[in-house]
Amino acid sequence: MNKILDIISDEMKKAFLSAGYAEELGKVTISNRPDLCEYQCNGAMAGAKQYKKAPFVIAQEVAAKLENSKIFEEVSVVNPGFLNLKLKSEFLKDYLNQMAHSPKFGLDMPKRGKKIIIDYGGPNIAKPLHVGHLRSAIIGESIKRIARYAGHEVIGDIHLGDWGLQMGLIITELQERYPDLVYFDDKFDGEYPHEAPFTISELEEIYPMASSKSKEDASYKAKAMDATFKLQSGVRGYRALWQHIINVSVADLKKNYRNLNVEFDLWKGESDVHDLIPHMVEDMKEMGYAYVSEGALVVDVREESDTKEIPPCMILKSDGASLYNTTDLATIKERMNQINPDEIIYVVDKRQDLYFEQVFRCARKTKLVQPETKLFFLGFGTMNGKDGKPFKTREGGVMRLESLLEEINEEMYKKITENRLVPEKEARETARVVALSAVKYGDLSNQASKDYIFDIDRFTSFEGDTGPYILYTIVRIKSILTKYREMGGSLVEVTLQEATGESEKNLMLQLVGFNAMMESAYEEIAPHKVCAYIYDLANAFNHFYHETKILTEEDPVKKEGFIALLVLTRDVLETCIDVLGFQAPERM
RNA sequence: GUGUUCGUAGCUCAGCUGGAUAGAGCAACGGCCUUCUAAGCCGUGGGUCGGGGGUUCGAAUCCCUUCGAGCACGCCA
Repeated sequence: MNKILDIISDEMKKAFLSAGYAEELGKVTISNRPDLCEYQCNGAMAGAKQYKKAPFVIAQEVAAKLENSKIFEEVSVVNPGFLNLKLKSEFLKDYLNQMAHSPKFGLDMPKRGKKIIIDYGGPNIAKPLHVGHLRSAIIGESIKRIARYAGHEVIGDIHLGDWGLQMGLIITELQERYPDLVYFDDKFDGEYPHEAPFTISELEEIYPMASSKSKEDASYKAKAMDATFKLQSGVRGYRALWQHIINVSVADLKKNYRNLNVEFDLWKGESDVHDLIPHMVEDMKEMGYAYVSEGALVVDVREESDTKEIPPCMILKSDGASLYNTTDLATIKERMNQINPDEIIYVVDKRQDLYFEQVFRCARKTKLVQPETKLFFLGFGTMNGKDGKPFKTREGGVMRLESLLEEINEEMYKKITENRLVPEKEARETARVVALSAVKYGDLSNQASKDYIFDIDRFTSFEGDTGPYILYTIVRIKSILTKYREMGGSLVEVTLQEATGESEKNLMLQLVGFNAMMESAYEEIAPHKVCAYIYDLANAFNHFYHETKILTEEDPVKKEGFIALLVLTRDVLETCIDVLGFQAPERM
């Protein structure tokens, strides 16, 4: 279904054409002066020079062609040559009814959906999630959902850090503590136990300890490197132990991501591509791309158009070991082989921008990807504390994600139970749902690429432009609809009526902009546009709500029209928050 | 040093593919609950869009320059 702006623009273009002007001039945009008009066209001013005519005159000629328009109720010409437009209520109503009965509110689907991999999350095995993982999860999940809604096949891959020295460190520490475990017995050839010999809390405690030990104690570090080597070369017991670490850790990660309403389609990790590396490196050497520089194996990725020096992409360290680049390149290779996506989007801290530029160029140059495969780096900014510096706990440490969420849940619970009686279980559940909206909306309403200030006090105050405000609006609508049903009304066979009041028409005008918003949120990979849209929509609704008595409306047709408008508003809002990755409760 | 991102109200942010009087929220002040959830609604005050130059009929938006801040710049991830 055509977007409203396209329909209006077409009408305007026809008018420009029949008045003797270029049709491109007829582009219509949403008014930036809502007090004067609903939509506007600035084409007369743009064309003034070309036609050597006063813009006001051009606008008048165009306006004359629109006198009998079925779309415009009013076309006025204002100095120096603005064409100010108001829609006929009937046209608006018809468009909305069509929207309400079309799949996805009439959003146009692509002829052929793209296959897109989104690489986000990026947690490390055996290390708890901390606030640094929050943005990747929230943003990645949202763009995954937006792209899916826009009609594309999207695969979310968590890309676990499950392979390097960190694994050797953990294994070494386990050996220190439990030297008698069968995994360390070279002669053991039976079946290893199914139960892991440790818990997630023990794992989380082991890693930092092992890490600091290795920094102080060279022999400990040597052991860890040896353990890493044994693991990577496939020593049975080490592999079995490693698998336990993975299992325990992944189970915990899944629980944590579920709490965030984040879901991955693939749980691939660095280990999955380990075996591809030697061959990939050989190919790069054979094809003459990779060469030794300062002891390390590198691929040049400079380009003519560079305005700065781009260092080569490193493939192997001078000790012959692989590194982050190597696994990332191998991962690209594997993804191309197994999935062959049109596009891979990386949702990663923006500080890795240059690094990914190197990797992408290297992947292109060494032909790991097709020339038409799009590799996109979506860098997000740092989550700062109130002081504008990277977010820390009060003690200055890294804050665990769980603690952060608990803190916010608790604040929310207090708020909910403050002045009313709510059953404990419902209060806890509502607190969780609303808290998640606060965190996610707080993050997503900022442009992803910018740093933003994570202010717990602000996010838990729930006033103004926040997730809870959006939820509150939805809950209000649901509440009315529930009562309407209880009064015997049906929500299915309702039809929108022409707007009679200003706030009602404004709400309709907001709704009608859904398709264009969603399209640009997808194209620009910009969840914050969805946030901005639903904030405006919620405002428009609350304004309408305030001046309209819905359930007590006496005219049944009018009342049904209101209900239809509410249903559509609710559906659009819920679709939008779903795409942002949170939900609304029934009551709050 | 090079590159890059950014600088908009006291604070947090929109707006940036050029348009009319630069918008929200918070904070401040003042109204609105016997009526569908006041986590709401309405109103008041608050700005030389870092500075300077340029392009244009028209610039927060595009270009140049300057000041200030963040970040990145070969063996970490």
